[in-house]
Amino acid sequence: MSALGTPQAGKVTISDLAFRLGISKASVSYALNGQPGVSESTRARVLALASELGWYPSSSARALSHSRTDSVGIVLFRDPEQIGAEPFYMSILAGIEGILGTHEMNLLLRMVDPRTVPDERTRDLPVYERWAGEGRVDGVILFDHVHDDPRPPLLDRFKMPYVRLGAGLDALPSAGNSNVTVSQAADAATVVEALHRHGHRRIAFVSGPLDLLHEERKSEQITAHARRLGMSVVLCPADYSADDGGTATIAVMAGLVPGSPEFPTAVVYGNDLMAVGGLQALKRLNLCVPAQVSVISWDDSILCKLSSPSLSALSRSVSDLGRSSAQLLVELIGGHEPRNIQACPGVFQLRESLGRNLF
Amino acid sequence: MSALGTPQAGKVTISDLAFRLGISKASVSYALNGQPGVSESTRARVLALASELGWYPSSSARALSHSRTDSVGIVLFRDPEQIGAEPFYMSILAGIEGILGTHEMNLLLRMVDPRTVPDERTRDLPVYERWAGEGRVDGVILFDHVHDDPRPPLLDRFKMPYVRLGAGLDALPSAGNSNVTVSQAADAATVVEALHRHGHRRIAFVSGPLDLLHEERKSEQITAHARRLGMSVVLCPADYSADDGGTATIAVMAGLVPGSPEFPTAVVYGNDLMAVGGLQALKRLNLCVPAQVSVISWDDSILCKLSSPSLSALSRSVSDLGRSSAQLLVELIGGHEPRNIQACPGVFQLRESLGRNLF
DNA sequence: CTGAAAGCGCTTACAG
DNA sequence: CTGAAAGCGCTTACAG
Repeated sequence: MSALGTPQAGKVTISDLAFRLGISKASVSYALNGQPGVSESTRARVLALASELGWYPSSSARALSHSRTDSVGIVLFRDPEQIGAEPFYMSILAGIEGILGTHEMNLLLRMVDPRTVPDERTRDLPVYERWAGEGRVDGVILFDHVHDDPRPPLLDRFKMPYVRLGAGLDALPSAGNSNVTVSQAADAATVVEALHRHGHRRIAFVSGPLDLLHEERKSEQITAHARRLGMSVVLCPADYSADDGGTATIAVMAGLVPGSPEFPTAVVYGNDLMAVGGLQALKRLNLCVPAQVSVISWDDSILCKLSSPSLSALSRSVSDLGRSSAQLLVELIGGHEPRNIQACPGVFQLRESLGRNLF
Repeated sequence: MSALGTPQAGKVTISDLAFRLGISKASVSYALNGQPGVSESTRARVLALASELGWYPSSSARALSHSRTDSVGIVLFRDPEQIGAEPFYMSILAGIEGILGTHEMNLLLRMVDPRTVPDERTRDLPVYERWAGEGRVDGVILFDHVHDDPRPPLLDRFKMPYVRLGAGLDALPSAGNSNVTVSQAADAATVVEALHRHGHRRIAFVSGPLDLLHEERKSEQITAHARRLGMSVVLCPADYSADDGGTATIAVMAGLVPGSPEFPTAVVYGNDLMAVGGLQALKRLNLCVPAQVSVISWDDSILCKLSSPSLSALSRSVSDLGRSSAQLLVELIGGHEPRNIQACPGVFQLRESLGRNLF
């Protein structure tokens, strides 16, 4: 019906522009895309008309011919309630979004609740497979790495570029992927040394789930650094929730008498939610923070600031992590070489919950 | 190069399937889409081969011919830091995502920081315009309605379906839009009556920004209900942040002596962040919660539970709001009639911060 | 510098 | 029930 090239009421197409200007679609396309092959005067006329008629490229047509969707995907594989409670994810997303926005790229967001997946080993893989198969995204950013992570091989198979956010320093950039690495060793040193400076010699670490590589690494590094400084560590994994942070705290502290050698005078928590939950549990145990027990959160967030006593924490710009990963992904998609960015180490934020060990 | 229909290494297409099976692309398409026009045996063979070869429809090809992108867009027009700190948004997104997922639809997420937009009146409009022009989403969900909201007219002009989440009861479904309505009157009644039952007769309400319709309505309804019960109200708008919640609290309480008639014995906050910030400010003013002042948050979240004293709040299933809005949008996109869903009223959650007025 | 043409991978009337 | 063909709106060699 658009045989005559009459501009349609709804969508303005390059055919409309070409017809109106009496030139070919190709010239219009070249002009619009800043490609050589049109005179400057023609280009100007095309651009003027395009903006006058409110022309926008059809994303699907462009994607189909150009094989680029201009969007990247992120799957959050965690209990949505937890995701909501932790500012962490939103900050990362905000950072990612900031970079994508400047590149006129879009963010496709998916949340998969681990409790609802049919098979635990399948995880969120179907989402990636679908995205790859449908050609819906140009690349993805991965969080929360695990042992024998099944995602990279799947993405490699589909030649889908990806960036790992929060990979260890040993992660190597390869064919289709870059990494934003975080030094758990440096961060563990920062935390442990702060505790040591405050006279603590026996500490507990309530980590997140140990199937997560970074939690495993945190535990190892805390232990290693503590040993180096002549300190001892009790480890107790939990599930990142405030409730479980409390439960783990009680498990660690159960029956121990302040002042006794087994009593940990400080507890480090793998994230802010657990730290707040732990703080409440300590109160219930009638333990005074920080007089009897100090508390440190590995992640900083508004929760730590608003809590009372306020929580000492390892602070970092989470949105910077997001920005770096998005930057790397944009580069990969653009055909640049894979590379790694090492994230800035966390900075220790001293607040009320950390005190001098008085025992 | 695929002239011979040889299955490609990378992408499997319906041409590949058709060639392999010796039938036409049309038949393959009909079979794959559950359309009539193919025998059951043919359909079965197509389906079997498709799954064997791991065929997925190209999203862009399908979008181009079918004019459906199977994705919906959401723009968060707020300071990203605040977005991160409030579980509210993530819960809504999680609810939306849950519904979209079951319909095999995708969520496109955009965050626009109000502080970085060139022109205040332009807001996030360029994003919607772009999405509409590019045909990138099938519909959008709108939050945070304002007076003379410029988004609906723009979306109407582009014939882009939308759902308003959190519209007033008076919002009417029309051509391209449905609404999830929230009764601010019912919620205000719940909050005010709880305060009245506890003996409070003079209260303060620290609202969010008053250009937001729902904040304006909350203020009106709280005032109206309070008057009906013979109570008086002090209003003070703030910007939803914890800091500003504290500042507003100090502004409201400044110089007032507990026990004097002007002293508000309870403060209601428009969201949880401001409530927590207010709580801290009250402490700094040496006012005891709840002995001297009671505190109530309009939104419930983990912050309220973890705070100490824990905060009484108006509780509701935020993810249900998200689910409802996604449901309505999916219906609209599917060509169903616009309709409204009225959200369940909030339920008052009594916690430590609300006490009996002792003055 | 410009135009005619093929192609991206689907869907959908339209004939048989 | 099945196939040949046009079309969705772009991009991109390929000739002029």
